[in-house]
Amino acid sequence: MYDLAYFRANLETIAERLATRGFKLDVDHFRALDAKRRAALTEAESLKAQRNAESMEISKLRKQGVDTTERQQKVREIGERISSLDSQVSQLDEEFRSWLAGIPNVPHESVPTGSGSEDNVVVRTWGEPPKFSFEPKPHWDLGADLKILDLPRAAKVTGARFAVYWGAGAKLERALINFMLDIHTREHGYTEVLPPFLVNSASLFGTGQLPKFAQDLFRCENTDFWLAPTAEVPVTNLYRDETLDADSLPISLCAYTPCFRSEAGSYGRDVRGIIRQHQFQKVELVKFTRADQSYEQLERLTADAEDILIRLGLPFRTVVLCTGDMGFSSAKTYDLEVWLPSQNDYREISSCSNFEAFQARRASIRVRSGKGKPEYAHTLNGSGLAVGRTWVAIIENYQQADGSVVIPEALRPYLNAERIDPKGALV
RNA sequence: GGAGAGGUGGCUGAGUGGUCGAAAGCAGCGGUUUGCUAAACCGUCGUAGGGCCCUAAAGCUCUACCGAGGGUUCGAAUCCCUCCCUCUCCGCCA
Repeated sequence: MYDLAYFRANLETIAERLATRGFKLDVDHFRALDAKRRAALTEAESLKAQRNAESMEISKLRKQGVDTTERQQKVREIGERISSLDSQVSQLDEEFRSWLAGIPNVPHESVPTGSGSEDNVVVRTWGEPPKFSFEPKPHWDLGADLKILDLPRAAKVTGARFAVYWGAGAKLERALINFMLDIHTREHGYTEVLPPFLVNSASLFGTGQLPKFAQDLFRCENTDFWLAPTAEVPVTNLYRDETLDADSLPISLCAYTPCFRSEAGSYGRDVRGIIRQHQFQKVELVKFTRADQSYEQLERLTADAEDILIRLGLPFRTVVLCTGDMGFSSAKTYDLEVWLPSQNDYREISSCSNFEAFQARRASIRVRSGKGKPEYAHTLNGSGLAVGRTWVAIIENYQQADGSVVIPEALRPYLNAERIDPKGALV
């Protein structure tokens, strides 16, 4: 979201840059709304000034014992006009606010222009997809055979797009969470936080999920509690309505949370297996930075996420999303895509974004650096990584001809085992 | 869940219908004094949105904001209602 003054002053430039991501900014609508709002505001405010002056006068006259009934009547009438104007202004404000809130972030100049995922650009590739001397199984078959992944019972207990992990499957998921958190906190300088898994609507507005994407979320009935779709929401909002000290930046936080998504509109996509779930586990990386350091920090955050894949020996590539494929709030996004034999393709496992001040303006997260007015912070986040998809990548990429799965070396201390044998036992 | 207390500027804390955007203190900032440090003294010190001005800044001015949202009133930090949050006690509970 934008602040009005900035938006007004840079209207044409913003419109041009938004056009690169396929968003048509209705400049005339803005001008009309802005003028209308200012006119109503100015009138209401001058009436209020008048009322204040009159009230003061009444106060003085009454102290002198003068009868003020007539004046009071007059001010009452002013008051009535004010409240009608006020409701007009707040209606316009609301219209304005929701219009502004529906405008996506402006892409950074380094972002390639394009209309969809086919225009994304691969910036680097790591590792080689494994060559199998046998027909590799997809994770849903492997998981069922090893009795470590149980989708039918998940459907019974809850519904489609949920999973039950058993035995080695559950342990593998837990090991991955611990592994990721340990690497990020010990090697990459992040501070671990464990936030609430439910968030309120103000937080969802702050990070940009609301008002536009309510249909993607689960909401607890009759409350203002929503299931967090990503730790980005509670963690970024930790500093909502706060002013940070510039010397304390960048702040780097990581958090494990389950994530809940309604996946409305994704019917028919990724229906097999656990690539797309209503609930999945994720370790998230979040950074708060000064404006001048956010792009350098985006590179580091992306490298921190890549490091997990490298340590696990999972082949992946990193792509920079083009203007047309970026998320609503992002100014620049790298996606990490891991190789999945069942798809015979690379699939997203992490998304690392710099939101610049877009979220910070919505959430009012500012930075004070010595003198002068506080500026908005820049916020960044990325998956480090999506645990469920990492689980899938390990199972599929490390499967053996006998149906067993080798545990990546980095993970062995966490499982105290080298492989999942063909019967699903950790050995 | 029940009973009670409370939420005021960066912090502490006055203020129960009329120049209150808000006393005082602390912190901050600018300055004076001082051989240095410390102290003392003087000044300054909230945020947001408009208008004037207009290249911009500064300046002037108006409006709003004392947890949030409504209401009463000529006029609300002060009175009423709803909600949120914090604290104390009781109950329940992992």
